[in-house]
Amino acid sequence: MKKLLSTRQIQILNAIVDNYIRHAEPVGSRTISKREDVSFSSATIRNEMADLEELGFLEQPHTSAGRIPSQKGYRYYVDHLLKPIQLDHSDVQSMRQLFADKYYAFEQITQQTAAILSGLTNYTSIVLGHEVKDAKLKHIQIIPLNATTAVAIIVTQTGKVQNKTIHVPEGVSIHEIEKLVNFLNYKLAGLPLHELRMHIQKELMEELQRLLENYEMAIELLENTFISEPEEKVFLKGTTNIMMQPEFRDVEKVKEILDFLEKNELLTKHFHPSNGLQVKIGTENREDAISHCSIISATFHVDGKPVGTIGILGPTRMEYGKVISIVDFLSKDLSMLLDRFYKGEG
Amino acid sequence: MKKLLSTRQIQILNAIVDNYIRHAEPVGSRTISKREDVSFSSATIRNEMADLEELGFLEQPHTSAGRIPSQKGYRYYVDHLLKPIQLDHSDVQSMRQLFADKYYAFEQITQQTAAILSGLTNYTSIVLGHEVKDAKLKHIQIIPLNATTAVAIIVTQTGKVQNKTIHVPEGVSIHEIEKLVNFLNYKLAGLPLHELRMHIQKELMEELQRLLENYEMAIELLENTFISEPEEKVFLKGTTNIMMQPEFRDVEKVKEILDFLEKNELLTKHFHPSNGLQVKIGTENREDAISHCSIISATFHVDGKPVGTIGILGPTRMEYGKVISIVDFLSKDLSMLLDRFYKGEG
DNA sequence: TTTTAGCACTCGTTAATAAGGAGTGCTAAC
DNA sequence: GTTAGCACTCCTTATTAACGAGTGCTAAAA
Repeated sequence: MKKLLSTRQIQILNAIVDNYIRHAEPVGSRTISKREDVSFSSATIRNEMADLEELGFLEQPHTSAGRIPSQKGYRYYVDHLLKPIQLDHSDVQSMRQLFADKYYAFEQITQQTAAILSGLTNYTSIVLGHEVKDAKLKHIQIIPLNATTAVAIIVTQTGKVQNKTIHVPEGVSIHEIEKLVNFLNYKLAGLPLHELRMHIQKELMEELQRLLENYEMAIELLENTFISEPEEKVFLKGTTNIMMQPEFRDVEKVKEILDFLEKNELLTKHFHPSNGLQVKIGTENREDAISHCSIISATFHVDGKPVGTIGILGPTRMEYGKVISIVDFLSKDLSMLLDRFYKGEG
Repeated sequence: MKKLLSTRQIQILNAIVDNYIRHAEPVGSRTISKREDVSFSSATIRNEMADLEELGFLEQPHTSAGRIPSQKGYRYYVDHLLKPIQLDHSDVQSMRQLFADKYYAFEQITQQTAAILSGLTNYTSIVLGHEVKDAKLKHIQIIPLNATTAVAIIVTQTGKVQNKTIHVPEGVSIHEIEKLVNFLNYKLAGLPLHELRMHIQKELMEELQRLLENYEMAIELLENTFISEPEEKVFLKGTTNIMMQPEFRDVEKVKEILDFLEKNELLTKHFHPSNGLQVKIGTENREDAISHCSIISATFHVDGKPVGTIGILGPTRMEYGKVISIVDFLSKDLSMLLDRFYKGEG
């Protein structure tokens, strides 16, 4: 059975987290007793602090130091104590600037978003576009560059473009490629990308054989085209912000974190599409490199489908209130913007 | 009139640079006198060192310390003392791996190159693709997503693909877009990208007017399409390597450098296409943030045209010999690979 | 019973001092 | 011209001491 915290304990825990977030230094009993919202003596507070430490909400760097919040303490703070923060007017304005500018590509929007995010928070911002599993094909185009090389372009219904250079087997004529592409567009439009290969193999083989003179060659070409590793694009901004945090003035620690950020695969692993806003504190991230960091993230949508996730990486001693508000606000704004960007059916 | 350095001075300068590059610590006279290739006493060396310092090739951190090379010293070392280094067999093999893998896009190749570069050198690698000024149009495609949005795709003769989402003015039909695209491809193929707008405005207006019903709208659409800021793509790898250098164990210094690296505009400014291999030492880079770093770079080509530059950023105390060999080798290899990739006419 | 004042104690931080040593510049001898 | 020898500089490291923030406990006050 979990014992509930007393009102006073909650008040003190809140004061400690609040103070530590602001000043990055262990909080002593006297400091708290001087706060306006606290009316007990420092001795009382010391007793409560000892209890809170025993319950696992606080830690003590060493005997004669004040207390700092433990991971559990932060968790409690985020879950129960945080009151929604009214965003600054100027912050809202910065975010609304996203709407003011004119964009020409999904990438531009995400980049700008990353810039705004890290600008407002002074933490590292992460924006990644999900290669949606069920993204549907809008159009295929194969453009021959020369006798043996061509560019294959795949456009999804949400306007994302993938392109790759493919090698055209000898003996396939431009004319045939054209026929092939027309046929494919006719047959495959609207199907999810990850089903395309299967469709070709299971259903279209016969028709293709009839349609094309150089059947085997064309198949090889198609294989080239659809061996795709849909990579998720990652945009980072403000990666060096972590260095301004007093607890990360150590090159070793910083290196670990930046190395983590440089590994896109790792990042994508931690940024799955999710509903609502996520707050992962310290080791909840299940990644040694960022065990002293927190990640706040939210997924944005086009037409109800998740297309990307924005997030903030900062120290566990993070301004949760502010960052949560900003990430929440911006992710919703972004969904709106993109819905407008791909007006109507996406 | 420049006084030439005596053989002995050269020998000593070489020894000092060599030693300092290896051990990152000021080099004393005794250390040098113990080298096999040196046969004078430490006293003699001290005298010569004093002279070399006066001439500006060496510096002394403080009175009772050994000497370190000045920027001028490094420059002399690179220009006159460096002997071409025979690359390790294993290094060559790593680089040749570029050829072994199968690639599907220019981006993949450049990314892989960056990875190999930083892997071999343990410095930060920078690879950027130049948006070649005179890249020639291969194909334009406009793919409507819905009533008001379309994706415009521009393919160059070297297989690079640009895409942007554009807003289709109301009243332009799909049929008209098709006509327009066909017409443009017919008229514009082979022209340099940066001339496209001009061509449309100066020469094609009349014909377009005849061809299209909804002339003004179509023009607006075209404007949207060709307002392009051809961004140069930058790939970095091993950005944190600089932190392993003993002279960069300071968060402040590291932050400056990483901030510099995060600004793509700045980077591109420093990586113009160039002939042959470039070595920029310290302040030669004209950038405060990296005034204690050196950049070694070389441009690679397709069909004789510069398409990108690879480079290494490291401390001024860099293993010039090794890095120069690697960058030189790899840039040439890369040109070969790309020539093969875009076989024949690019 | 709860709260608080008081005080001894802990322990990290900072400053001051000393010892050690790497390396120099100069002088005088080779 | 070269080199051995030596006094001198000054950075680095270790040691010690003073300081002070903060605690935990005890005993008195509420």
